[in-house]
Amino acid sequence: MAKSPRPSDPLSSGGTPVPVNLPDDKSVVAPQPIYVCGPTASGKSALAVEIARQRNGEIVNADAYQLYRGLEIVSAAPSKDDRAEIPHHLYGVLDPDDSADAGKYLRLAQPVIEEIQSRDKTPVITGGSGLYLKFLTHGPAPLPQGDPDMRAELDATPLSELVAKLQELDPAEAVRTALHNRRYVSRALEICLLTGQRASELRDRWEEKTREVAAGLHGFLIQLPRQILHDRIATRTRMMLDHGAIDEVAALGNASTNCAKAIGVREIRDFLAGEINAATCYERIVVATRQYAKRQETWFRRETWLTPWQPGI
RNA sequence: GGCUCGAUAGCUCAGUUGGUAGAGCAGCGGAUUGAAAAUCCGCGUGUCGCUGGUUCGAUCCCGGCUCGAGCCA
Repeated sequence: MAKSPRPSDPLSSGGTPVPVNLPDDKSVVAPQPIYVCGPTASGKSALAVEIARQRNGEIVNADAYQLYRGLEIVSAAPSKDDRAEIPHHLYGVLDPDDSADAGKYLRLAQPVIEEIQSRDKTPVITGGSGLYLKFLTHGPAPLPQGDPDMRAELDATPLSELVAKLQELDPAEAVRTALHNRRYVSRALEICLLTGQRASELRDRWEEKTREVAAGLHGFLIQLPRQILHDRIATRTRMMLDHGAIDEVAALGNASTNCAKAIGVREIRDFLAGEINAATCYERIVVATRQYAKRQETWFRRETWLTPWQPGI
């Protein structure tokens, strides 16, 4: 068997083994999406391309930051070479100044996925943003979109006041909310204030509906030993910094939009401002990326419908 | 060569007026339905550099040694 030539990506483990247990449901009319999940730097893109090759697929991004234009290097978006062979969707479709959230992502992705299916191709949905993926797989709860003005107001209010207000408006939600987590308290309160209804009731309705959704889903969860993942993160960070990440962030300017929160952007901005040296910048990106990868693993562990997949190392 | 200071968790350090020790960071675990690469929560046994001595008891006091930093030659 001839090995197909592969782009020389030092991060790919060379000749990615072919998944053996792809779901085989030829009875289904529209090709069902295949999800490729896993922590950052685990090789999702390479596996997705491999699956797309075999299944007549097209790749759909499910990564919150690869959505943005001008963030390709820092967000480790698939390269031009990768994208040449297989059609890739939803990469670099947002302007750096655009805001994004899981609902917006869902509205973006759903039509793209349906369009791919209408051409009898398999959507291969690839990305590491757990919440965005969850919207795709389980649908949105009937909750209002975030409101920037209200958030600005809530952000300016002491947490203790937010908690007291939530306990007053929706005691049931207050019990379920991590009250030391300002983000979650704000969001719960925002829902109540925006809708005039109880967040707890709206959420209950959704949870009942989604209970059995996972049955029809299939996808893969890439699992790598922690040490190997850490090595890959270090290597990738080095490559990013040596191949344009700094120029990319400089070109973003100082806009404090969504993508200012991306790992790499924060650290490189500090470096460009002269606050930290190059070694510290590198080290901070590596550490932040490792921590992110760990959070992703925690998230995906709960998605038990995913089939674990260990690449041959 | 002499003197001074330091040596405690993976790292940076605190501390014990002698009763075997604790912070930050890292790491590990967890939560997470419209900011998610975000946000938040939980987890601290380590020959207290080595070696003698004093003591009921030494990481702490005393001697020697090793290593590091600084000063004087």
